[in-house]
Amino acid sequence: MASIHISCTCSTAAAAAAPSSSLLQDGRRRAFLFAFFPSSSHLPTVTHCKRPGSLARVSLQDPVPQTSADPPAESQASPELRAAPAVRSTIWVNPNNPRASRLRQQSSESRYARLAQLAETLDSCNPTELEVAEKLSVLGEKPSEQEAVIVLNNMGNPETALLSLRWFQEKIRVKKDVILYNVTLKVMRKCRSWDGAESLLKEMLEKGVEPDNVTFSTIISSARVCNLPEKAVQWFERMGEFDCRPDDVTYSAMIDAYGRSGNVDMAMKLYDQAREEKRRLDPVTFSTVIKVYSTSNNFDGALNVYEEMKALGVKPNLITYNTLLDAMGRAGRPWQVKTIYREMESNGFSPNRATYAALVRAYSRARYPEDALRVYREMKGKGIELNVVLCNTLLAMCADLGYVDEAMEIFQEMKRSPELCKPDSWTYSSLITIYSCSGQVEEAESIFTEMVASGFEPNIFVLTSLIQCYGKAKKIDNVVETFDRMLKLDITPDDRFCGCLLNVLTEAPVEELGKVIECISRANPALGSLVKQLVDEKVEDKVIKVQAEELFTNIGKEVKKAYCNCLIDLCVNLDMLERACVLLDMALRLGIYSGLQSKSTTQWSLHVRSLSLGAALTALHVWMNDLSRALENGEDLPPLLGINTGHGKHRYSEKGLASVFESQLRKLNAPFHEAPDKVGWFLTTKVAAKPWLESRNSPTVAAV
DNA sequence: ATAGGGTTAG
Repeated sequence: MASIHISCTCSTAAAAAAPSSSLLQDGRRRAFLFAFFPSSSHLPTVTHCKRPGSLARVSLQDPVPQTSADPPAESQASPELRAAPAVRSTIWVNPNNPRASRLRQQSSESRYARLAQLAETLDSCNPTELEVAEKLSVLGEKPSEQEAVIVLNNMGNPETALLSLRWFQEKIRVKKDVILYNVTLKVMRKCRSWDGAESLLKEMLEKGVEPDNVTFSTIISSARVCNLPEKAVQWFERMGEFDCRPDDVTYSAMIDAYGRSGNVDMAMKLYDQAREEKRRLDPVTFSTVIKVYSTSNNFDGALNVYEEMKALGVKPNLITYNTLLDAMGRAGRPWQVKTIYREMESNGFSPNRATYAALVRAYSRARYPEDALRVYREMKGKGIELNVVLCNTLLAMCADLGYVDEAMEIFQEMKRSPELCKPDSWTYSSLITIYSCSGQVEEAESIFTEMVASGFEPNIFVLTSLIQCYGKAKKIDNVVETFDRMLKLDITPDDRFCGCLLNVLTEAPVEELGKVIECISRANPALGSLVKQLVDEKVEDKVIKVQAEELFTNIGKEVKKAYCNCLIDLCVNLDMLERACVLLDMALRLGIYSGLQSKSTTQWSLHVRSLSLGAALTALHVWMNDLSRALENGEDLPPLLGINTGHGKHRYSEKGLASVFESQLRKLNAPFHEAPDKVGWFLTTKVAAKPWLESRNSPTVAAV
């Protein structure tokens, strides 16, 4: 049996970077806009004069004309709320004159500002009837309903809002009491007071105030922000009792509520219902549905909605695009992100912060470093600040791909804008991983020191990274020391951390395996005992088989493959290939690995892309045995045989998997050759493979 | 901004 020694080195895999996309240049966007608005600078800036040609009396002391049909109440408010300051005279202005609308706008703005100011005052005053009434008295005895709406809408204190509502109800005898209730419901939602919202709604019903669609959409979205989806459903289902038929806004709110509560089927049912009832849905509803599909990982569904929306002639807006870009990013489909982004730009939209955030996330997650870093630099260039999550996302990508310099550039930038992007323990963890991958132990240690000096307690992530680093550098004593430190900090090792120890095990010199195994035993006794048996030649393979199967059915799904990779690597390192095969077989039976072999009429293939080096070589060994057996059984081979090692973007293989395979295939005298036109493939023909497999079958030639 | 729904993540 030939020995295969595995050394997991983390190299820079920058060469594997995807080609950068071509963002549309600004010029093209401008050209597009120009085609639609060739003389946009000549567009009139004043458009809201309703009666052109007529002379209207515009007095700055008059209340702003109300939009409702109600006759304006005689103003009795105190002058400082009614009038703009320092302008006392009544003037006559032609409404066609831009000055008129400007003055009117100014007056409306300052009036709004005063009412918003009043809301702020009410927010911070004592929640007593007396004090609230005192603050509100500046509105006079007969405030308008509009004033009430503006004040309440700007409030954020549920107690004083309720008292203000009472005051307004006292002063204003309006038929449409529902509006004041609705706007107060919004305050309850703003401060996430479900009880406040629901009791207000119940009060409405008791007093016989008819709720409307606005009431229901507000209560539904309140339930949503309060994480009470069942309440949203409950009220939604009661709409019929009040002769309310949900309109598009209510549907949209409810689709969102169902989506967030994980009831995708109901969300989609409502969407279909809304589509049947409504001739036209607006982009918000579509964005909501795209989001629902996206969060339930139905990414094709999300794309379909987008296509449907376009087919129905509804123009996507920026939020639609942002939602969709984010969905495709979550789906891990950076190519679709590019297509959609191009489409977005060609439709005249410029990216905003959320767009950029979606792009950074998408490209970072997909490990498209050129694109991710280009977007990052574009944001920096435009002065759009990133936040710590986005920066950390970029750093995690850099850590995976070994982009040391770029990571340092981002880290320095983060330190320069601490108010937005203050490095956190996540940041430090990525940096330690980066240095650990490039084998820079001292740099990793100094980052660790800097982190502690910045006031962060070492957490499990950071310590995992640090142990990884020491493992790569074969500093096993430091691994043990760090492990002890972790236990002293009362941190309980998790599955991932044990995976890290297993990884160290595959890198440690044989004479130091015992030290690492000791740590593993303390972190996870079951795993420790399996490893102890695994490295013991005296233990029989069938015992290993039983023990391993028991362990693997009981550990977390997300670490199964990683554990398997490590254990198989360990066996291969110790020249126990049969034992590695036992583990591989178990992994296939438990579905931990799948699709390793495939057969079509023209080609049989071996796929080792998600395997570690040892596991991949073990799979190769098994495949070749299978091929030999097929020949022995008189089966005919297809014209082509292929091995797919992948293009080396993932953590384990990098460029390593392909190059190890190349030398291993040479060692075996196997006639496979790297395909010049298919990256990551080794190919051979039936004609070349047959004699080789036959010679391999002769008993004098050892197995792999 | 003037009663209701939608882009926040590792």
